[in-house]
Amino acid sequence: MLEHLTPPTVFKCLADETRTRLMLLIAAEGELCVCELTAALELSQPKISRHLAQLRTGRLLADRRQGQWVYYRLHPNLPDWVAKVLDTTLASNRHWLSADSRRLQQMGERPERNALCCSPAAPSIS
Amino acid sequence: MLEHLTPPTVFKCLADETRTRLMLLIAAEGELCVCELTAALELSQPKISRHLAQLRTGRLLADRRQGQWVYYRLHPNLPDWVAKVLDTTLASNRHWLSADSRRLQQMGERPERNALCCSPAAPSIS
DNA sequence: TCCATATATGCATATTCACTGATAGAACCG
DNA sequence: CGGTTCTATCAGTGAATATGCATATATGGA
Repeated sequence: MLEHLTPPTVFKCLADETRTRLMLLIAAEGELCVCELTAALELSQPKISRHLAQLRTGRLLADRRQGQWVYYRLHPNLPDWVAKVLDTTLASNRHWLSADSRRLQQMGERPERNALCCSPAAPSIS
Repeated sequence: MLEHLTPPTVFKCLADETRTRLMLLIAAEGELCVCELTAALELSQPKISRHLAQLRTGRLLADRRQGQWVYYRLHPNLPDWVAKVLDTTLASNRHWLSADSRRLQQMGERPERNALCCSPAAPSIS
């Protein structure tokens, strides 16, 4: 059922600029909703949503609905090596991500997430 | 000139099963020639060669001709984070690569590489 | 219920990408 | 030089993938 995440499968998920930015930004911030990601990357909502769906299907991200917002975070069952790859990539490429990070910080009216977001047993939609 | 290797660029290079196997096998073995890689992966020579060319163009691999053989190794100027990503991936996926490794070990008449192969100042074609 | 906001998806199109088969180039050996 | 081996590339084709636009779905509030 839950088939193994092989290296090429994972790299295919990351082989797109939008998806790489989404993954690294989420890895850096912990949990972000679609509207925050749309603002940070300055891309259309359908485009962001489609790429997030792909990352969710690929088991790299998990999502959680809270009210009108859907928050995305790294998948709780992400293999260690994948998390490590993301950490390594992020650590050496913060400059590459800096414009996105800045736009996220400067974004007004960011929806506040409640305690659920940090609960270890947070319910997942997918 | 030598443009920076961004995360999506690197991941695009790895987003193919053949290329991932090539990269991990080379990362594990140090240096391999095209005929060894062809035997290990059991794929056609043009297919292997075309993927190697792509990895060479992407600055992930460097090549060196010795007689009739062309040896491929990790690019000497590979960014640290990329080398680390490869190490991490390899360390947790040796089983995934095991069939290729086995076929390589069992291959008869492997061309012997001379001292040039381990020289720190080995000449590069690309 | 009606409307506004947030998110997801269907469809048509454009582009990228990989594969096969044939062939070209390079080095070695007789 | 002629033949053999090893490697690279070209041309044509088909499949996978990304995008834009429109629209559907879901939630919350008046």
